Amino acid sequence: MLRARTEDAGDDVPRAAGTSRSTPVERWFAAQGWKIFAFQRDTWQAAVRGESGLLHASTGSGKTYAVWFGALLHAQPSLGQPTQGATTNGLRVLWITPMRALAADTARALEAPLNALLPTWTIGSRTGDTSGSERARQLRSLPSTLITTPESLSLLLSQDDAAARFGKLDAIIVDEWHELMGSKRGVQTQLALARLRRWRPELMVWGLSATLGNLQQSRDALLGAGRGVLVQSKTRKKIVVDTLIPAHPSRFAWAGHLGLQMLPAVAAEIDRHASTLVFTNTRSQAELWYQNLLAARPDWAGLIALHHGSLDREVREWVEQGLRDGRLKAVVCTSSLDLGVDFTPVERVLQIGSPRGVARLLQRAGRSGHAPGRVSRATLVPTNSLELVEAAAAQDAVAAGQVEQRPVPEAPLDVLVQHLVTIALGGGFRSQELFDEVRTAYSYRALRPDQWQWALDFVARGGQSLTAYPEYQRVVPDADGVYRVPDAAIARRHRMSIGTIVSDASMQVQYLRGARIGTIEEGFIARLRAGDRFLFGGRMLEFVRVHEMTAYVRRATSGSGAVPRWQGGRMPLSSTLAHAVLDCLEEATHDDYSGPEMQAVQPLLALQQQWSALPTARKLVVEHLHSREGHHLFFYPFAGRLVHVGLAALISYRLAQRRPATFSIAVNDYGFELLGAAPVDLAEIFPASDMGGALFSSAHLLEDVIASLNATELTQRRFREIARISGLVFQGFPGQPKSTRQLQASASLFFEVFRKHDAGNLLLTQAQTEVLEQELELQRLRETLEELRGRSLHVCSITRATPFGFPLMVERFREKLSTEKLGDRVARMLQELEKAAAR
DNA sequence: GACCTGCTGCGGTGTG
Repeated sequence: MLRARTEDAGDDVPRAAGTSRSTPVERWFAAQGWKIFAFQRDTWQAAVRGESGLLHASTGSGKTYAVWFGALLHAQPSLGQPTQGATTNGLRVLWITPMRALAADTARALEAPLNALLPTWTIGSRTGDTSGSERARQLRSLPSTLITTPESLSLLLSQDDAAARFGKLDAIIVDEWHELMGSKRGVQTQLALARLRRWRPELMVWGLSATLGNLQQSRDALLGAGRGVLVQSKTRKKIVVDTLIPAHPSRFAWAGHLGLQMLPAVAAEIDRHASTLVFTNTRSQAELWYQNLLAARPDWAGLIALHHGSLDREVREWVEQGLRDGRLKAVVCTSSLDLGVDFTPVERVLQIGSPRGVARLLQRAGRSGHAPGRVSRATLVPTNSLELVEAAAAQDAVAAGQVEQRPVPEAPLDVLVQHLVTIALGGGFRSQELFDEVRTAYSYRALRPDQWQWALDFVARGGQSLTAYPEYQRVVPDADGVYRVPDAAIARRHRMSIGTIVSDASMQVQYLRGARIGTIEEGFIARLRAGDRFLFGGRMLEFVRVHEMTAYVRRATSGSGAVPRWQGGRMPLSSTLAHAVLDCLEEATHDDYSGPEMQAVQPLLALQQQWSALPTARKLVVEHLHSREGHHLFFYPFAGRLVHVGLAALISYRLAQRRPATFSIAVNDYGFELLGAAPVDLAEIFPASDMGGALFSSAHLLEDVIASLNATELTQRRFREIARISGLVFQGFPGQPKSTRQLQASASLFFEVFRKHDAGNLLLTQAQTEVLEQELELQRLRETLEELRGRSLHVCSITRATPFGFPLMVERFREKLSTEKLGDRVARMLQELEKAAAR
């Protein structure tokens, strides 16, 4: 197959503006020297008709103005007429953004047309950054357009005169909806919209999205099932994706993810362009790359910078401003710059290591050429040989327009519980009315009355087990059956806990002199002793002491040190990208190596084929190796590391049931390894009559998965988040945060109490469901098993680790699974499962 | 032949 390198340019013809019959909006575009695209016109015309919708177009294609004019025309159809536009009283348009940092930028963008066409309107923003005096002023009178976050919107809804405040609202625009829709923040937004729609049934709602596979569902989640129009730009933004090929592919690393071998090539690439973003997958990787780039090019001091989520706000803002001004030649960053601020000067995007998913690659590519008509360019920098295949696959997927779906959370009760208290504060509610309203939110469309009753009971009485504690009787009905919050302390505590983002406690890191550098997790700091060195914020630091939740450091004079390891997410290779990889491998089995990436990796794949076989979408490869360590079994299902964790545990559990055994497990995104001491009988494991069918059976999947992993521990960890969101655990006052240990202790206390005395607690059930769905990707595991049963099986014995097996052997993660303990676990977990099933 | 994996996002009080 010939590898196409760019997305097709479509036929979304821009139309000339400025003709005699043109409208004020068209004249405004013409005055800027901008063309109008059909999707923009479609959008505002739909808005003029009062229709809600979702506008889907690439990053940097000009969506903002399309919906903004739509909202303005909807509110003031005679826009730009001198006779119109008397001062508005109160809020007309609400603009929701997922990031504070976007608020100011957005306000600037929206202001320009307003000054020309509707000068009587005002714009303001309200986020956590908004000053106290500005907040107070806004509460006296809101601007006609308010830019805010989902959290700040909920806070507004928690005020007792909220209904009056939103009484004139005409339109809501939710920016970057694709970022919100898959998370609990999106659900929180859905609930807020349900509330506002009830006050203003004619309310127009528009979402803006990019890089997303499930458009219909995205629209449904925002507007309600089957409602609203879907406007898609026919022009796909031109995106060029290519790869930096290692100079000596034959000597390129088989394993590893840091990729510093590619440093000279990356430096040369940075050199050739005015401004480059270097994306990495982890914060520690960003630190190391920054440090090494600087060591290689000392003349770049002050011209290159570092940006990730643990660095201090001020540092990050300085870097962002530098990008905007075009002052910085390169910034090494993590997902912290995925979204957000429009850095028009950025010419090039480099992605070190696997992009993990097509959507993420597109999102990052879109940071360059960020203006209508300009080309976005991303260059993949592989960190090991097999990532060359991934690079080829990513290009294929981009060219084919395959983008991942984002699943919408299904009825999370912790978010609902929080919402109930918010609404009880925001004027109060009657049970039946609010139930009906909540069910108009997509995620709760199937909420059952008994679940509703449980949630209501939980906030009214603390559920079954907390009735004795007044602080958990958070809402109380008055004589008319209106539920309100009875106590100012509860109200305060609730407002301070609004939101669904739960992060681990971390410590401030600052110089003895006082300048703040950023935050690092307690766990890392706890292991340091005075004098230890570590790399952070692009500098080698020496740890001095901890005082009041702050770690004090000084610049280290020389030497090397540890790099902090933050406990981050473990984003697996997406299904879309994994399948594209299997397709590339399929081509390779037919000696079809097109494109520089596949050519570079060809010797390695040939070796894999010679020693074993290439796994493809039609062939599952299993290798057996006898080494000094013991007996290894390598499987290559290509289902992403989370699924492989579950799958490896499941297979070893099923093998151990046939014949007692203990296995060590290693996983990566491509496959997994089981290592045992006892000899392996391949004929017994894969009998000719069955070829693995029983091993990959989906029967008793749930039971086997729960039995094979320590699900209780996973569930308990998950419950911490739920306890915070549902308001069980208070995070503490700002500036005096509780340590992780305190929070953990109280969350696990609730977990134990509920398990013993309130087994029907639906938050426990939710924790278990979230573990299965999100941490083990049970659905994908199920699909994988089905796929595996459909693949032909290639089992072979090898004498040394193959190119695919080698990275698994060096994978440091080892999970011991002993048959002895397994018996106890099985009994315990099955008991719990039966209890759960009986409910 | 040899590896330095683990992201992001927001919000908030009271007292002097």
